[in-house]
Amino acid sequence: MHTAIENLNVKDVLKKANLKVTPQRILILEVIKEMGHATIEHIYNEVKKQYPSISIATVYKNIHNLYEKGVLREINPQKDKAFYEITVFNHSHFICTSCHNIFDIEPCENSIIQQCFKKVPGKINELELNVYGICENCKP
Amino acid sequence: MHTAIENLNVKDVLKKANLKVTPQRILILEVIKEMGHATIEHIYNEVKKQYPSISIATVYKNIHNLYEKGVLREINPQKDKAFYEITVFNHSHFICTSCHNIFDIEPCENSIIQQCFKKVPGKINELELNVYGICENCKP
DNA sequence: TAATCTAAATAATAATTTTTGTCAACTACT
DNA sequence: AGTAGTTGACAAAAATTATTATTTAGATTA
Repeated sequence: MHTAIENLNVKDVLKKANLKVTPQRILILEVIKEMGHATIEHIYNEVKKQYPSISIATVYKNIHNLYEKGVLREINPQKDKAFYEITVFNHSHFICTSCHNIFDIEPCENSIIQQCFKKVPGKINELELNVYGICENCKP
Repeated sequence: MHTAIENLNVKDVLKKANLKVTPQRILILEVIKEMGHATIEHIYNEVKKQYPSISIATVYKNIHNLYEKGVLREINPQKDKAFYEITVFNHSHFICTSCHNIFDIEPCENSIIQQCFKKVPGKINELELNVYGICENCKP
């Protein structure tokens, strides 16, 4: 069983990743957890509301560290800034090309999707699947 | 039937896209065609060899225009710069996490992959699928 | 076919934005 | 209390976009 995102304790996450539990890091993770998917700019602006003295470099450095530790994952929509999310088990993204919102979607097992490929020039470790379309809210 | 990339005439591509056929554009597309997948830096450096007076801004502008016209597509590997490729029918990418090479792979029909999703919050127009792993050359 | 015209494209450069590096001061945790 | 890791402030570098005078592709005309 995998931890649902709502129950996730950011302090525990930091401890498990061998990173010191600082107020800046707690806030950064809380913001990402709250927003679901956030750009550096989103994160910086939100964190600053609660912690005005934070430096943008601190945000960059922490996002980088958290990514390296596997706590965060990167979403790269076409022609858009990178978004970050807390790493959770096997899911993909539906990206609305109208409102640019990102929705988590649950695909079938990776193992099944892997069978969709004829020839692959190596050993697959990970799949990244982004689906583009028009979301329910934006459709006419 | 879809045009194979080797037979693609870049001048025709530009004309179809309603863009003037300039030597800079021809070279940019030739470089991308030759390399398969190229970053802005790759493109600029290669084009400069044959056309030393080209400006980096010209490369950015043209990549942007060609993307807008649908001639190019963007590949965004995790924590790496964007690569550009000439748009070709339905294919995905195998990205080697060791050598960072990008290989084109042919997945099954999009329609089948679309069935892999349980609930999708809208109408799907496009799929973007990146597969990460270790390529044949890099495996031990 | 050659000369002319015009909107679009280019080069050069400046300006802006984004990201990373440096380092003294501070702090989480041993 | 001690120490390695972290932060904030700032500088520096890298990436991207904007500006503008000049040039050019391609249509138009003669």
